[in-house]
Amino acid sequence: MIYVITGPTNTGKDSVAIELAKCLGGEIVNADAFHVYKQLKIGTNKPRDEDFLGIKHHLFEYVDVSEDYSIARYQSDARQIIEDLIARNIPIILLGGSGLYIKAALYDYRFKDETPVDLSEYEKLNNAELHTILRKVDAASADRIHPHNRRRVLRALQIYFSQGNKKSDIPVLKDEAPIYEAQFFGVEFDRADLYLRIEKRVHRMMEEGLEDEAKSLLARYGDKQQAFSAIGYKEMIEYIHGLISKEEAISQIIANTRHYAKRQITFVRHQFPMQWIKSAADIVANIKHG
RNA sequence: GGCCCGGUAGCUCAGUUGGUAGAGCAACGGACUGAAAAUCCGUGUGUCGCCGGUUCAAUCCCGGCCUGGGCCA
Repeated sequence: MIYVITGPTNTGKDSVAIELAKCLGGEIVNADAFHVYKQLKIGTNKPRDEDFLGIKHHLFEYVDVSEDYSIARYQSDARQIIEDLIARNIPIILLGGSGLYIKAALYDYRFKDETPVDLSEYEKLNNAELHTILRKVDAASADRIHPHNRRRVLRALQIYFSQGNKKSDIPVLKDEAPIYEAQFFGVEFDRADLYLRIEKRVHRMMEEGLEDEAKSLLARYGDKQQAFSAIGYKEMIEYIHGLISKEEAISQIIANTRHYAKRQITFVRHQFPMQWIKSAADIVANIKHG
């Protein structure tokens, strides 16, 4: 059985997962897109090694920030670990707020091999022009993707040119069952309280030295790394570059985290059969009764 | 005390030569298959400071009051 602990950021998922793993003799598998990076520490609010209380955990801090990570790689890495744990009959606690990663790990998402393609000519075009081209090669995707959503339009073109098939040919999995036995849990929260906690957490990150962390990462790796699109780092980098003030950076980190939490709520609400719980004990009680 | 400027959405502010009002941000709702902490879409939530007057009709004009700021005493 896979126990998924997900839901919005800052609701105490980590401690619930650790507690649950302890109760069940399980192991934790990360499902947070930014906890995979070795060098991101303060800004990601990642649990430290000692927080795990000896519980075995996987897919944390195993990717270098200079690498371009992808959901396809996550899926492959996560499935390997999941299948190994299932084979050894060890309960799996899949922990993280990256909904699409959970979706890719547990559902029948398929990522085909891709041959590298050069899209630089397309990147010169404006949104409307790009969308027109997409309409010519994949009208169904053009219907589904808003012209302003440049990233998705480009991605649909990339699929067409690198996989030789259309994005719209990939089956949409809505209301389908996961390929593994899984239950989905989120920690109950009050939204106003959650927003307040986010604000406090960001101030705590600043006290813990987020600015210095961002500075040293920037000095060592430059500002182009995919990993630096993480909330907390992207705003600090703008501040370090002198584009915004420190106060602006802080309030943007707070606002972006709030918006992110809201998107997470929307995602899990519609994508997973969520059960909202208060503590790990609720899950354990639930297992005993059913 | 006198003069001047302001009071409109949660915030910052537009605006209506009189016909009950709109931007940005915030908030809320949503989409989601290789950057997902990403990217994108949708929704205005309002005693237009208060009380009177003029008017068919006042957030707008007039008077008074309350209130914030500035200048002069």
